[in-house]
Amino acid sequence: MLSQKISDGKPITIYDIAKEAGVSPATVSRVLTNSANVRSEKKKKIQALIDKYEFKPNTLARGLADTKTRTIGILSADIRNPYYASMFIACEQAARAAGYTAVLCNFLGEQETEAKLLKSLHDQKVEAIIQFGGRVDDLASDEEYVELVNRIMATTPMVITGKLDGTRCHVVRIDSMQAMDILMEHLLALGHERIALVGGRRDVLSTFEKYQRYKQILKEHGLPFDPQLVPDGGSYDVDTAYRQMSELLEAGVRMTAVIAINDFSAMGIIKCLKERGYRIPEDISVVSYDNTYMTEIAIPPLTSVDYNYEEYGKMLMDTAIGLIEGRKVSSVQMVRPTLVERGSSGICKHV
Amino acid sequence: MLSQKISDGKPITIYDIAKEAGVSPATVSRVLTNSANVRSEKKKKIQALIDKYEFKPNTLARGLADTKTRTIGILSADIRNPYYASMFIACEQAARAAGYTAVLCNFLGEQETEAKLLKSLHDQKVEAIIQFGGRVDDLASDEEYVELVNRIMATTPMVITGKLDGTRCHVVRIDSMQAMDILMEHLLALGHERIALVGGRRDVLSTFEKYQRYKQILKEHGLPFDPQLVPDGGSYDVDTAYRQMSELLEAGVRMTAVIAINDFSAMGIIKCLKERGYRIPEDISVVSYDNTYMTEIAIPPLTSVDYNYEEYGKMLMDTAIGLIEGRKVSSVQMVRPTLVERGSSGICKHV
DNA sequence: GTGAAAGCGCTAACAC
DNA sequence: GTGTTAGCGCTTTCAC
Repeated sequence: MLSQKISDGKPITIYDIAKEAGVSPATVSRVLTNSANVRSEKKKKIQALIDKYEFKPNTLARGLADTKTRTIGILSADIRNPYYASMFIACEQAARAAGYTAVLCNFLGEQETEAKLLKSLHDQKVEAIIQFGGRVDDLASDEEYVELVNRIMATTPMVITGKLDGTRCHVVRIDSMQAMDILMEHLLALGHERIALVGGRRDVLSTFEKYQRYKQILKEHGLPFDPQLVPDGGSYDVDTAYRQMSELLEAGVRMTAVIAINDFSAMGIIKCLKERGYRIPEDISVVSYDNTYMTEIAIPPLTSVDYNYEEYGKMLMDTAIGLIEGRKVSSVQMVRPTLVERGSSGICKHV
Repeated sequence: MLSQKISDGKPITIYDIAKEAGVSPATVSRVLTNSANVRSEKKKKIQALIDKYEFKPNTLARGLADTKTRTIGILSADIRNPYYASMFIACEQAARAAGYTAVLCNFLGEQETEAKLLKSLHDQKVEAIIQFGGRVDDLASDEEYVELVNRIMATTPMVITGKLDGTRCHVVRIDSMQAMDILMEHLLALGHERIALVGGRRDVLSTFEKYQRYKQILKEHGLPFDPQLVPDGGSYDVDTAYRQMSELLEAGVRMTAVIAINDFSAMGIIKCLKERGYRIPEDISVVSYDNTYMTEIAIPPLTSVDYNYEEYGKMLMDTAIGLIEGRKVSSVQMVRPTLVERGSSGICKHV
């Protein structure tokens, strides 16, 4: 059955329900919002009518009246990245389950658009904003953006995936250190000692942390750190990683394993290695982060660190909703990474 | 500078502007909506105030007053599919450019959710709805869904990517016949005659059309049609194609080229072929549809049919907006596919 | 516990 | 041209 709102010309309103139930609109509103006690007899009657007509209170009117839109804005760098797509889907599901609507905006890496959309989300009266990608993932927080966020946060809570110094944004983020631990432990256990770290830029928080941790782990194991193995200033796409890997190889840098900053990078690295006749993992092991579906497409399938997107998105959304509804929420939460071992990593055969 | 709405406690309204400009709220509204002539002197003054405060009229109030939300609903099967992600991004851009907001909902292949979200989009008073994936792509239209759509279309125009018999939905879709022509011409020119068609289900419109066209082209070229080469009842993912391809090979079916129903399928097929020692394209050529980024990841890079997502999404959105604004729009528009040749297809060497 | 009434911010007749 | 006045559909005091 379809709601009356659709089949009729005029959508049915709270007044129609009220009249038919013989009560005032206020009372109907009360049962709708569960905001006050209503004699259970009337309540039943009203509820019955609501069900009968599949009545849905007009969101717009509701928002106008109490400024509660039950809408949460999601500011994303680019949903075409499967990593963000998975997170968005998880957020959307969590929002729906809690009776909220998620509104997605992509700024496609343009800083101006990023700020513009953030403002526009605020203008739309979303009740909270979740951002992943862009300035909230940078190592050094952009001053102007911080200022903008602070003004917005005067009325609208924000939760982000990185950090934004000088703001009170809530943070739900991946434990990048641990993510590096996992991969290094895995590779060290397989006997690798010369391990390259390819892709990404170290002015991005998570990449920087991985890099730091990488060095630290080597030190803890008494292994030398070779700067040649860790090119910086790359990006997060296939081509850049392909190029960086080619350069390493051409420079004659020896290695038995490479850690890719994400699955895209890994694909570029694998391509480069194969073209030059290296076997994976016999000659060189390749591992990466994100565990997107590319890991299954790769030949051999890619060992990668998973973040459990479903849970990650849910944490993000639950935090946002918790903030809206005035619950106590810890200001920093960590997502635990886990290793998914596949065929691209193996025992080190070349010393 | 940030809008007054953010820095102050109380957001500024049309009344504030009116008072400061010494005019009535109606006049401010008129310049906001450009709905009537206002003496240019006043107009300038009002506009200056609007700019000064970066005043943005409250969307909710606007929607309530004239039922124009300037919002377009997008119902998508699953944005994690890069094909849909690209289309959504294009839609979002086109909407923004036209002053509309796109609201995305994913039903994740669940038919119940699909109908529920369609209704909820309508309840939210979106001014038009675009759907890609799901029931609008089926060969046989679901009666119940048709009924729902028809009721919704009494007030809200819909534009879809496939078809929905018994509705007046506007259609913007890919010319699947031509898409098959392109690939077949390409392969036939390379000398291939035994060509497999792997992946997908023929109860999906586009897949059915491709299948029909495939047979027709063979006939036109005086080539035999071998049912063994065209397994049905598959899906659109990597694993299914992998399995189907394995079955073909194990059954000893001879072929020199295979057309994958999409890039995911192609990846499964390539994987299967490589594992069994086939060289691509020397032993078997592989081509596919969609031209997502997977084509570049594949080794060798994949020859694929491109749909120009940017233009596709724009057509979808422009159609929706045209409908809203009462322009004449043709009810069926076709997207022209083009071939992107890469390394996975080559001259047929085995007769 | 319940109704009357004000008001959220805007647009759209309708007068002037 | 421009101001006045009703709503749009809901929530929420404030009385009772």
